Amino acid sequence: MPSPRTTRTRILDVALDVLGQDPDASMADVATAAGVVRRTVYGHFPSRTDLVLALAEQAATELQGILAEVAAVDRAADATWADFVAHIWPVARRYRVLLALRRSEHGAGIHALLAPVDQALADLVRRGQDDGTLGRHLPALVLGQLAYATVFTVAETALTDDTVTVASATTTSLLVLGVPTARAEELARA
Amino acid sequence: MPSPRTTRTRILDVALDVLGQDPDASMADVATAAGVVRRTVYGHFPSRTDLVLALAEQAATELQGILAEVAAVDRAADATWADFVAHIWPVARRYRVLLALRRSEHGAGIHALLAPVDQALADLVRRGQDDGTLGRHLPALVLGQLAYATVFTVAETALTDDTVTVASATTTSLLVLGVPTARAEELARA
DNA sequence: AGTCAGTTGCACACTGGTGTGCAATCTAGG
DNA sequence: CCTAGATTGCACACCAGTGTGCAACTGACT
Repeated sequence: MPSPRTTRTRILDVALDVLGQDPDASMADVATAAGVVRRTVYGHFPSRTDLVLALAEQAATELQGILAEVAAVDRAADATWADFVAHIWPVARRYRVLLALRRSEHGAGIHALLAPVDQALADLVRRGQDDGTLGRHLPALVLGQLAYATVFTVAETALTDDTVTVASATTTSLLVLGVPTARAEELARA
Repeated sequence: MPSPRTTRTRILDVALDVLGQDPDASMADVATAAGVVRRTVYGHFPSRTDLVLALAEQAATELQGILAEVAAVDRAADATWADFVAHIWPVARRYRVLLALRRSEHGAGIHALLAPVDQALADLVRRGQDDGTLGRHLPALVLGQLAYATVFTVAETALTDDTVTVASATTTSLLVLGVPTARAEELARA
């Protein structure tokens, strides 16, 4: 019998993928994907909402960690962003939830959990707008979200089209952020 | 008693909004929004799937019309795109369905209906890539979808933030397409 | 006045998902 | 070896949404 912590973690882990793919996936879907019985999931998460919120919280924590890590290095904001994309790319699907869950029925409850991430993202963008490396065509908060979403849209097509790579995602999201083409491609190569 | 055509049209019309907002909205939701009883909706569309497909078809037809219209004028591809955004902006929410429905359970059936739009979009982008006005950082098909999605993401924030306008959406989507900042802003002003 | 299509209101069967209860079964750790 | 916590396997009640059947009503058009 696996330790409780392990099981709970695996459920959370798997749910990050499953619900990231389809925000309306059932508890049964999550359970079988986690190699566990439905009843067990309810043992750890009394209701579907609890699971979803726990999920949002975990994703938020992980992402904030990554954002803090890349922001710790002293460099231009556009370079920080490129590094951020490189960090999330290998496990891009894990962090898709943030986009998927917002559009779910729990939208309201989720927002609070994700607010810190939104802020961190916006802070980075704002820094770039202040030092002139990023554009001002949209408010920092919106621009951050948009660039984030762009990465995942590209990541998705990369699943079926192998000419699409991290570099594509980096370049494209940098363009959204208002970085000049030449500079964007240079950063994407690194 | 309204003519059948009128009722059917209104249901379709309203459903374009309702399902655009929430792809999982119920038949009852659509019915009440259309000022009609649930049973009536089933009179026109035997199943939910029929309604959704009819919807996709209508949206596809309308969009193809607009795309053909803006493409008829002889000018650079980036200018055509800017004009396209200007055309769909006033009723942006109507055309959100294309994005919302793809992610729904009917995804498969929908794709066929939307393929022509995807093609038209890709054709425009490809033309721009050939004459050098648009970037080559992504395949034309992907880039078209992405720029399209960008318009709606921006449109959504415009609902609550009135500093965000058509110009913002035009500029941003042009940046995604790889248009230089100066040129993008110039086109957005027109 | 009579007809006919469209609409309404209500009842119904069915499905799939949620959440709970409880007894039986594991299995790691003392 | 024994126990306590975790997991399993059913059972169940419940709800929301889908799709159908049918009789009654409405109003336009002849």
